[in-house]
Amino acid sequence: MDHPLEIDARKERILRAIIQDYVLTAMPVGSRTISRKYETSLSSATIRNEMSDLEELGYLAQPHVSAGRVPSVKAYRLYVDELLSGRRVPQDAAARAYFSQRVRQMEDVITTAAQAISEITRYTAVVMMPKQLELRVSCLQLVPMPRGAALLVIVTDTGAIRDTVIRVSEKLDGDALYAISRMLTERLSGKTLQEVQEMLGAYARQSDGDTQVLQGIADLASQMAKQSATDTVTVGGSHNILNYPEYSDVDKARAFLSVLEKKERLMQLLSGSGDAFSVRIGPETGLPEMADCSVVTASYRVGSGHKGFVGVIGPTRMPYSRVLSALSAVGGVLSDLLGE
Amino acid sequence: MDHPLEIDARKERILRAIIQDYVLTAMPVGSRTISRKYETSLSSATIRNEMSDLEELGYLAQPHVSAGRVPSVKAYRLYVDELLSGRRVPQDAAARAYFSQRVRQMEDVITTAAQAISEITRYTAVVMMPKQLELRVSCLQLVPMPRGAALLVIVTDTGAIRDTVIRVSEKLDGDALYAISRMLTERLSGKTLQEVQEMLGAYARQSDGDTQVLQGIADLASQMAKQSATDTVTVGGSHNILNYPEYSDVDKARAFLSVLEKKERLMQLLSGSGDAFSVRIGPETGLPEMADCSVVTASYRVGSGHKGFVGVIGPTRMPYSRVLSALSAVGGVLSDLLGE
DNA sequence: TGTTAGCACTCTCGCTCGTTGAGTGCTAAC
DNA sequence: GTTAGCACTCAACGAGCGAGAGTGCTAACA
Repeated sequence: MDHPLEIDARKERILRAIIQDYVLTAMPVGSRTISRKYETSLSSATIRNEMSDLEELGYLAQPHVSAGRVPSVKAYRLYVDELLSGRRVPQDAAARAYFSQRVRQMEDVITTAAQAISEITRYTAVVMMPKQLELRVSCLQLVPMPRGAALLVIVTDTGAIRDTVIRVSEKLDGDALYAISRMLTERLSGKTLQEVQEMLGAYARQSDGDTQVLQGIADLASQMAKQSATDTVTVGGSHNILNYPEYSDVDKARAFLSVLEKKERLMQLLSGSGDAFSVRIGPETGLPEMADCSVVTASYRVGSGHKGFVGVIGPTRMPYSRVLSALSAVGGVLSDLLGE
Repeated sequence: MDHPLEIDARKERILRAIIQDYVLTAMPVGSRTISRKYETSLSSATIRNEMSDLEELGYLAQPHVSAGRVPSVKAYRLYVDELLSGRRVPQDAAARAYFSQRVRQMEDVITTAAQAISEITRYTAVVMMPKQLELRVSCLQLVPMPRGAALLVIVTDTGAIRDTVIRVSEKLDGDALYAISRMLTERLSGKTLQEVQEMLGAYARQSDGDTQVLQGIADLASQMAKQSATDTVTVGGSHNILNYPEYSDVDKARAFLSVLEKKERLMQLLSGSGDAFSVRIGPETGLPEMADCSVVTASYRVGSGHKGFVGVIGPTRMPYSRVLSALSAVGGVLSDLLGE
């Protein structure tokens, strides 16, 4: 009995065919199927021999003896590695279209990205924006609103925007508010959010003037600081998972969804790889709950030089090529929008 | 053989017990269960007789002959009507806590409300905000941002806020932008969004000055007008539905979720009743896909005098009392925030 | 007249047990 | 090296069966 030592061209062709068919149908692939649909010049018996070799090599598995073969993690890995090596990033204009409507603050961009990816791929999308320490205030402005309210807007040097509605004295008109805004911007611009927060906190306690405004600013700055100091993740299309037979069991689907709700878990799934693309298959994800999922991520550049990630989570059986294209397209758009 | 003509006190007690038990367990309720857990002074045989009467009256149904009884739509209706008639709206402080964090533009409030309701009730929540025609601009302001950008903020007389980032000449500093803002506010305040849009569109075509800004405003106004002219609905906690055995079939769950994605369908479900509370049970919902769901809604006041709705969608087997409390609490908060 | 015990009856649920069919591995021939 | 043929295996499906839950009915009782 002679052991096959490695994979040759034909074995690889067959393996690829099996992966393709399995990705399409989610059913174990039999030798007849391959011989009829993919390798018409070979008989099913020949394919059987090859498949047997591929199984011995660890690329295929049989759910049970009289079922067809199913690609193993090793097979996907081979397939994906090949895919990644020969990759030229295609810039997809379709992805850009999702962002044309509203160019707004970072959070909106992230959310839009998650939606775009989930719609394009029909899988669950995850987008991460890295934390940004040391955000500095660039401008601070009060916009008059009806009935003694004002919209407080803080803009940072990176272009992040946050606003909140605060109460102000009814006596203050637009010009008065602008005067205050100017004064505040002058004093506070260039300071980090933490500094702003501390300065105003102290102020508000001392003086008894218009503390409401100062308190509002301190609150918003603190909230902004807190939010920007932690990585942000957004999920899109979470219930796309129901479209796949792997999750026709409600308990599995629920387990999947519950992982999505824990931000820390998601972080764990997404981060890690420094490369432009990363594919983690099954156990490679690190989370036991996700043992039969794959996580495909692409990184994008954010101003500070840090990297953010866009990703897709789905069953290991996944059209990796399509998913990678989508991710690279959306990632490219994000780099453009948030980079520099 | 004598036919029972109507329900008496004891029948009603038994019926209520059956509903309670069924809501709790989702299993057909047998006579023994009632006699042991709820009406300990009566034997199961007596309960059986009563149940048989209740079935003849249309309040109960049997999935099959040797199963227990299940409440019918008519039973739920009786139960709910009673619930509604004796209702004093309890203002729940817990609901208010959800809104303490960020008081922002209307859309955020709506989203927060949907999340709050879905978390409190563990069902799928839907919140609707009615369209507001004739929104008038109250203030319009440009906030400087780094690198030749500016945040354009439009505030309406109702307190709705919308903003967008636009490009502006790098030469314009904060004061210049404020001068423009002042001028624009002066010219445009009091105008409806449609008017603003038309005026600026014409302007931008004529002049060749800083059309970028004008175009930006026109775009934002148009978008705002479009959005405020249609009712808005938001869904929260859509996958809570997976927690209920009624939807352990993935196909059912998917069908349910797909209804949630069609805004028009949702509208249909929500709107209609003018009362403070409305409960539509099973077929009463009007949508065949929702034939075994109930929709519970409460209305809240919006500034313009129109009514918005907060609602919960779930299986007909639902703890209506709890759901109503939650809705009335959140609805109350919304009335406070958006009313007047 | 209302309540209750007893009993026969019905129907679902879960189990086992063949049967079927897809797919394999092996052997022998080409 | 490839292929036809054949015996073999095992999941999936359906039928058949027993157990258990719950009913309706009848007859006795208060």
